[in-house]
Amino acid sequence: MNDGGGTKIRILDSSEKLFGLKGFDGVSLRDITADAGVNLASINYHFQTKEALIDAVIARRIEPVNKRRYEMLEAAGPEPTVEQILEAFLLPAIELKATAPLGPLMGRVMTNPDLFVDRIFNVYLAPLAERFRAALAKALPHLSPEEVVWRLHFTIGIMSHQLLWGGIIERISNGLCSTKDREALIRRIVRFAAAGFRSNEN
Amino acid sequence: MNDGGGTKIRILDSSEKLFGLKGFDGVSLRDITADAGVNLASINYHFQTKEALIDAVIARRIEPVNKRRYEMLEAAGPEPTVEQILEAFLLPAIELKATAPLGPLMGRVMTNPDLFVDRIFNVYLAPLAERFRAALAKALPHLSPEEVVWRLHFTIGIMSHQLLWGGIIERISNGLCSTKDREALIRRIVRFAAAGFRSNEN
DNA sequence: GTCTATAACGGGATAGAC
DNA sequence: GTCTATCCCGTTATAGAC
Repeated sequence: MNDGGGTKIRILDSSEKLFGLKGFDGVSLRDITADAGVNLASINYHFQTKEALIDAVIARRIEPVNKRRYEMLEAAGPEPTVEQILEAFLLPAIELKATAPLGPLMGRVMTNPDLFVDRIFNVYLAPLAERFRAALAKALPHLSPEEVVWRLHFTIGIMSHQLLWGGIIERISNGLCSTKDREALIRRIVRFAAAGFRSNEN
Repeated sequence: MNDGGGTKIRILDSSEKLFGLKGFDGVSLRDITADAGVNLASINYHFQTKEALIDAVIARRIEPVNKRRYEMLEAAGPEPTVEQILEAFLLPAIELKATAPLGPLMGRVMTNPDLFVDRIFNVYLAPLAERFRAALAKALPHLSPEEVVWRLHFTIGIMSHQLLWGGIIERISNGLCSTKDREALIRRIVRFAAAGFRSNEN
């Protein structure tokens, strides 16, 4: 069944694809081994449990994405604009979705019942959100601290929805809108969110 | 076990609560009957299958919400402002979450793998989105048709995220932000999204 | 490291008495 | 309409040969 090369990687790749398409509860280990062309027991050998497999699948992608977010924010200098901050936050995630074989995995992570709150939120999202919140607060000194958090929360919502249902806009719009042009997509989101952040009242 | 009153309603109420908390795949029929204090077989008697139960749970809430959305849009007259349109779209859903015992059920619906695409999207969301898209296009004549759809898509993302993870902002902000004041919440979202919609470039 | 076989369990659904 | 008891299936996980 197995050609001998990279069983562990193949399990991760298939898991990523299927979890993205069907959700974590919606994919059995048998679905994964069938897609990957490996044996059922090999998952237990390499990852012990399904839960640990899920964590490994997520960590493999989210860590480089967050690293790139911090790098882009640093690269924008000590006084980044709202647009630069938002792009640093959004671009790495949107690009990943387009290039890796993950389907809407990241969106799935953001919208999964227990997983998100208990394991992802504290480890990956809370420190990230705090860093970007601070940058946005500095770039928007007239905005109340409370309102900065709210607007970041709204922006995260836009991102999650795009990661999860990016393709659906082609159906909503009867083909008028396309997600092919990633640069244009990111520009659109940044423009929309930046205008929201700059809105006057508190 | 059962006191004789309203078994069907109690099943719907418990299902709504638990599905909201744990997702559709994460809740078994046994979980529901335990919470509702009814017999396992009564679910099959009243709803035949789990899938039909899920549909019934959703329909019970989404239909009045959409009805109210259309009514609020009508009530705003023939030339509603962007803010009026957005409020008509957002308020009924946000209010429902706060008043019904459903937890984040509607958010769950919006982010569930198959359910959304195959059953909810065509029946409930597509006609609604088309009606509000047309209203927004009329209120924003300088915006390209394509951009209107994109920005509505972003707004739906904000709403879904709020419906699903509304409470998390209190943790992100260490208690600074609160979702208690629903009117203020709706105003915040409307203001943010309206500014995004009014952003100049196409 | 990889496989077969199977254990142990929980799931949805149903039969049939009351 | 409501209950008990049960069927049958798919699930995760593991034991043990190779």
